[in-house]
Amino acid sequence: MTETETKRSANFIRHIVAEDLSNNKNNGKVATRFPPEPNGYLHIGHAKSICLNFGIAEEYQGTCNLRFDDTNPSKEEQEYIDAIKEDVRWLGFDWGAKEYYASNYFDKFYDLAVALIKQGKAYVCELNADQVREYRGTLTEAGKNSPYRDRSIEENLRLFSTMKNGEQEEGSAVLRAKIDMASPNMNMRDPTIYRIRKISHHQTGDKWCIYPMYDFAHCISDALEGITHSLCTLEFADHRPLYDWYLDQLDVGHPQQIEFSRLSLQHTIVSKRKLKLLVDKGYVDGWSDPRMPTLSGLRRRGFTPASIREFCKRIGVTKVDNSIEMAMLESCIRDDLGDNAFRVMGVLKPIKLVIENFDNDKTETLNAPNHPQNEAMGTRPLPFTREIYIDQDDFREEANRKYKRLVLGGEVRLRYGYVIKCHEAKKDENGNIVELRCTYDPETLGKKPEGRKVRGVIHWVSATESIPAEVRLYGCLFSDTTPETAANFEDSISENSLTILKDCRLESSLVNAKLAQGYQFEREGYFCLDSKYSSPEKKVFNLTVALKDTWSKSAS
RNA sequence: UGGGCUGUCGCCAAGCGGUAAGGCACUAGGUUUUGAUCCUAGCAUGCGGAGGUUCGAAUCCUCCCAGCCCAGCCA
Repeated sequence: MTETETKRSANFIRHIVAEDLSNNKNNGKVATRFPPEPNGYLHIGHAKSICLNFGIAEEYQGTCNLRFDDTNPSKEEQEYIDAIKEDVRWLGFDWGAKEYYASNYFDKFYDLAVALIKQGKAYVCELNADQVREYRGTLTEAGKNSPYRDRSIEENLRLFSTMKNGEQEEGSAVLRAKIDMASPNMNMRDPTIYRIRKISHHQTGDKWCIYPMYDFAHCISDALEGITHSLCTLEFADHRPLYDWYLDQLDVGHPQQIEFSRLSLQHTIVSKRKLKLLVDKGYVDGWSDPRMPTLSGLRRRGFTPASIREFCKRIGVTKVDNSIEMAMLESCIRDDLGDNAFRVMGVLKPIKLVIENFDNDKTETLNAPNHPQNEAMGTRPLPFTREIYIDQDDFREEANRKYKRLVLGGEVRLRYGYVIKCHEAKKDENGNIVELRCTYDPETLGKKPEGRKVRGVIHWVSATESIPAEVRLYGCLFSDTTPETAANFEDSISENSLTILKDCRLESSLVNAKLAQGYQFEREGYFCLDSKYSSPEKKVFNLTVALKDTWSKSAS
């Protein structure tokens, strides 16, 4: 690791960990965990947490547990568990031999709740949900004690076991911690420990009809696993006193909770609830829609694990509210694909071009490098024929000298091929250009023409030796910079975030295109095969990210 | 006159009392058979504001201002 890389990955949490290590706190061990609730797919915000937790474990020879925080079966599904595991693995992290589940500790949680009751620090409250809210008070007014707060330990024990045994109706009672109804911290006003939910759990089946709340389950799970540093997002800072309170009452160990700010990416949302709504309402093609900020969406879009890890490294970890520009993410994937994508040619909006002085039945095989800056990536044959396609945007009947493409009467180079000159633009009855008539200069292959300068270089494919393909172009799902803060984020969903081009032509080498391989369609952008819709019979490519385009930017 | 957290360049982010790193973006040049890449240069007399301490303050103190989070039997 170079000095700059070390510096870049340093952050306040790593400083704390390093400090603890130098003080031999936790016997010199570091243990973190990544604790997703399986109620949706992982997104780019989770990647930040994954890179932080697994990254710290790697850096300090510690461990990082993958733990499913599955204490609310009404929102969770096995499908999400499977998807989460796939995404974490894809991102490049290894959670070792076993995966953890909070639900594995349900017996232990129950015993500890009983222990709390026996200490006189928990009670069964039969106020209904509305009453609990009323009794809680407000941000500026203290709450008042529940009338059930001073039940005897024996009665609490008996009632709690009736809850456990299914003898209580859902909503009729909860177990609460006896802390302080006047605390300025709402989380300390006798928080709920257990609630009744008569539904089966994806891991434990019908064994339980009471389920622990996050605050109770999470700190204990951390403690039982010997977690040293429990990293979570800022909104849990107010929960830390409760995290500490539970662990102070129970002799199970005491990890340190540290909060950092969650990622916010401009023009998108990173809220599982809202992402699920996009899926459920059909705004997108499932969780892996290439426009989604989910890891599966980014994967299908053509992002590499390395590019996302690099992104997480670049954005850093702090406690400051942030709003990352999309340009940051795009820069990361361009850097990766710039090095690793194979260069190919694809014509997205084809217009036929006939080279009149080239034999009709001849195919000349040209040779093109797969990466002009990296010889090791080899070369490929490129068939050149009398009829080719170029992009509609690469021809104008007339243009000023700043236009570096083909114009009527002008010359341009065909990438990796010859210089051609255009003589005529054939039009249909509506005045649309349907065919370009050109001649080529046979002396210009790999050589500059003598005595003149060509305007520029354009990409092309053989009309007869190319393959048809569908290409999908993507824009932001939201036009708003911060759709997350919009009153109704559905209103800011962009109308035209997907453009499907059905009549594209790609160079023939792409018949062997592989999934998960990045391709640069020269002068256009980076593309990848779509894992859902592409087939050997019908290739479908997704735009990962366009090449930087300073020309169209300055023109507009 | 509830509590918690945060304010360093357009967006991120180092900095931890010795005189403002770096990245993204942007601007200007150079190379180029991708208007890409690459290279070179530029980009905060300034660190939310006002006072104070100090030889010296983004760093310490005081007051003020702004933003974010919290009243689920969600996580």
